[in-house]
Amino acid sequence: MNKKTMISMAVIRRLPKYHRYLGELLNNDITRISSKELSERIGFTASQIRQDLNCFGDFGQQGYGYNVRELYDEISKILGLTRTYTTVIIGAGNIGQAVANYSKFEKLGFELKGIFDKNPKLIGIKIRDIEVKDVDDLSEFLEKNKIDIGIICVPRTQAQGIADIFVKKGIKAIWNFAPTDLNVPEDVIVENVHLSESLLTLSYRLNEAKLFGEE
Amino acid sequence: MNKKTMISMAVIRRLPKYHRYLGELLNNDITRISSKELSERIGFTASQIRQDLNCFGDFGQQGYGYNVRELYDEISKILGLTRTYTTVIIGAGNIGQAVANYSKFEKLGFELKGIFDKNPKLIGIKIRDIEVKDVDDLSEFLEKNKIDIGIICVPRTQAQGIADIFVKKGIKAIWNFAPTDLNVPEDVIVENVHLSESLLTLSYRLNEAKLFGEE
DNA sequence: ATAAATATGTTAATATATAAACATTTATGT
DNA sequence: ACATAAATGTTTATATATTAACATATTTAT
Repeated sequence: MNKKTMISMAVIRRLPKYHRYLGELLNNDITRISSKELSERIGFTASQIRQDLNCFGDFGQQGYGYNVRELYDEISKILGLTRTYTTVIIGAGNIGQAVANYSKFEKLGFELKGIFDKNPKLIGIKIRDIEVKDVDDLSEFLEKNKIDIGIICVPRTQAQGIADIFVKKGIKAIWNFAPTDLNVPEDVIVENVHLSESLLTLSYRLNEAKLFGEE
Repeated sequence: MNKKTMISMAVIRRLPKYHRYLGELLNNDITRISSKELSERIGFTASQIRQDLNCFGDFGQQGYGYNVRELYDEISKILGLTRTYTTVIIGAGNIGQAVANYSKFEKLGFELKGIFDKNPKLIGIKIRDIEVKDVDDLSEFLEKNKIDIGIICVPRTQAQGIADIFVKKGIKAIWNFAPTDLNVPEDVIVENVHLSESLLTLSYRLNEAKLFGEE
């Protein structure tokens, strides 16, 4: 039974993992799977899997389990992967180029429409057949091209300025790789990738034993 | 009062953010801060901030608040930033190079000791004065050099193989950029950076309204 | 010097997330 | 065809995380 209530972030963040594991099952020609089997592979409890999926519909069948293809398609739909998205990357440095070259995103339906930078040395070079443009031309570009997702790969100090341009030009989703928190209106979605935070979490855990043990 | 109990991941993942915000306060020559003020900047509740910090010690003073410098140093210590870490990157492609060139990590004490790849076109090139070595020489390198953190930037299919080498050679912390879950013993820490999952979360949220609204 | 304001660490209450239990349905095997 | 096993969706219980409340201590202002 569908629930119209808000889905929690905890559930949302598990969805891509379901999508990935189901894709692998498909590749291995496995046609059906139970929550118990999936549980053993993916590492969530079977109960959690059933509850998560039930937020969106009754995809399984008692006594049988889930049809892999069907469930994969449903989750693709839930994740919004049945359409394409246009994107721009601001910042053609290391991370910007890495993201631009990540071919997987294209396969998932994310089309890179433009790359911008302010460094004259980078403006004009080509990344995947896309010429890096001057960031001064970003506003005009966004007026002429409907862009769904803005990707910020500039240094911390310039990130908010880019975000402001995005917001002004009506972009509703920002993927932010700059190590800062962006200030945007409520209706704009920001997804952060904070590499330093990830690394510091790792170093914390590497030291945790010492932290409490040696006193 | 110190609590010897396990710190939850929810708390751990907030620590780097405290570190970042306190660093900014220091840069702005702010010497003291209350949980209330910090709350307004960082976006957590004041209550949560006090509880989080109290997992590790009594760093504040009633009526005064927290000394910024002192608290920053304490959190640095908690995060394990008072020592340096040696690292290797496996995979000199886009992401590997991006991580290698991220100068911030060096400032935080993460020293890149080696970069490895299996692509003959990449072996021999220099990234930040470090010559990319053949991944076949990785095991030997790890025997001769004490490495704290192994960074995996290879394609999905090769990631587990690299992780196995890491484990075999005694590495206890893995930073994994490959879009797969690694199988490692309990005493080895894995921190994942799954860019696709982050992007799919964004696309989900961008579509959430439509998902429930149009039926 | 005293009163009011500030702000902590800690305890209690609430909210959220996860796991277990269960009634019901379907599939499977004899 | 029938009994047993499998596995769902859902409800209930437990655990975890967050927020609010409060007693106590320090600072600041008069």
